Amino acid sequence: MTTPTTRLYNTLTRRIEPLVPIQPGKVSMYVCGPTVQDVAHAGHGRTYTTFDVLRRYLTVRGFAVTYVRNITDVDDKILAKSREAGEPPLEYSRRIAKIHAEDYAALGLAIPEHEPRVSEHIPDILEIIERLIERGHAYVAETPKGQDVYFAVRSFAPYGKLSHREINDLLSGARIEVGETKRDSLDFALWKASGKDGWGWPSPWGVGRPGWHVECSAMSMKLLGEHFDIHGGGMDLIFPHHENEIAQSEAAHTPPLANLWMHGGFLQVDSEKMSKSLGNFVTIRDVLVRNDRESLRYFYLGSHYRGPLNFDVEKRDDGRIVFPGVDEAERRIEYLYAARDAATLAAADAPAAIGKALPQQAAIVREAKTRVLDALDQDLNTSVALAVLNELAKAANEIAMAVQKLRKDKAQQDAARALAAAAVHAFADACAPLGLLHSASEDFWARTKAQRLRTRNIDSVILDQKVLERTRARQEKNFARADAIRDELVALGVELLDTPETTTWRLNVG
RNA sequence: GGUGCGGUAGCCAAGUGGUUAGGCACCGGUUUGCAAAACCGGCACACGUGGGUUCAAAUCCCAUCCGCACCUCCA
Repeated sequence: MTTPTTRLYNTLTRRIEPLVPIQPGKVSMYVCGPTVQDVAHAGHGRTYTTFDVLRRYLTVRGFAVTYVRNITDVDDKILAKSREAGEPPLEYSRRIAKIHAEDYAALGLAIPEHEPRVSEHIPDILEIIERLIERGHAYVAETPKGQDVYFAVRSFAPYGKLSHREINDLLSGARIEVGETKRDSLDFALWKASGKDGWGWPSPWGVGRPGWHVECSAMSMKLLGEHFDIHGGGMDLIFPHHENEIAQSEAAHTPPLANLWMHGGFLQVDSEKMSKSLGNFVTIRDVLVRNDRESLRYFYLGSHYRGPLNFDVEKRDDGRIVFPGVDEAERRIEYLYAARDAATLAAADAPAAIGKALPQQAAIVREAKTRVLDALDQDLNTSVALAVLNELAKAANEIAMAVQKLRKDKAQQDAARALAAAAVHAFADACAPLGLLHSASEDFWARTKAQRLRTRNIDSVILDQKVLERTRARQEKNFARADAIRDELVALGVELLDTPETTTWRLNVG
């Protein structure tokens, strides 16, 4: 019997290593959240879904997880945007943060234990800056706008240890903005005077705002202490953001800041990073208008979190914009829900004992949860976890089919029914760490139906009439007429599911 | 230039020394009035390229090519 071990890739050491919590049984994690300057795009969704899965998985593994994901609500871009919108900056950022929260909820992201905002932690930020000055790691500089405070990068010897950069290699890339009076081009701002824009908080150096990096040092220390287990974010944060966080935090108190640094790969469009500046971004809302919330989550989980993931955007002949990858994921989600439904139906009146029916399917049902967790143990191998779900779904369908076929053999049928019941539980257990199949089935079918009717501008009443007309034709054995109606409906993307008595329909994805 | 991530069958995507995850597409079958869905079976001499190590490499070593990203705000 081996102890299950969580293994995760650590950017700091560049290898996959076991998670050894600072306090046994507890995991503290801090993830850099969004700067709420604009609506969240699908790339944000990917990163936060990764950490949501990490949190769920660790919880299922028995850890008491404290998850902190901050909200950056103080930032130059927010100021600029809020002015365009004619709103006070904090009102603007509060409004945008609310939209982020709604989108994340739609993606099924569990709310972190703490969602600190920069604007609510100014005193903590000031404290850490003062401490850095005392220790000789930061200095005050006079600027035309007032007094700035900078972190003296060369005063922190290990600088570069996360991004694995040589401090001297950085010189060529560093730039000095107009009006800055840094002693060294590598130094970065801890505090900047507000100047004429006037937005800021009083400090020993006059009215100003915190630099971007120091907020995370202050908030993580406040909520998780000087030393915590996991620090995460998107890959673009490795340098300079996380490098600077390490410098500030470890210069201000005893190192290390975090044991394990995790970074998610980019979502790409045509092999290029999805980003605001390239203008190739798709917002989470854009996707959720067309696709079900769970399909986007499944799409993210289909590939490993550290690798790139391409997000296809396709324009159809009729002018509709579709996301083929997410559509594909949605079909998979449908398959999973349908399989769970089949198992649920087959499990009706099931006896308690499982018996010896269907040994192959029984093994898949029995092992599903373990196999999902084993996969996630290996640096969150979500695609293997999804493969397990697909095998489970297939087994569930087989079991349901067996229940149908075993009508004449009551004992065997009961055994199959019991197995179906076990399969339903297996779905719940196997999906828990992934955060999938969250909804009641009827909700899932109702909402996808409504969404597809809406996006295609089709009235379900008309479809019902057509289907009824076809049912009559079938009853009259007028198959030519029935098939003609079916062709008509298929052209609209309607899939017909005939039984001897009736017909149900559903709209296809895409 | 420095530092990373990636290059796996028609496509998406795991695997990281030796019984080839999973999915899509495709082909045959069960089922069906015919279909769809579901299920069964098939499916591919795959591992960027060139060397090397090994009884054995997609997997280790060396070299090299291509894509992307970071080095400046960015999940």
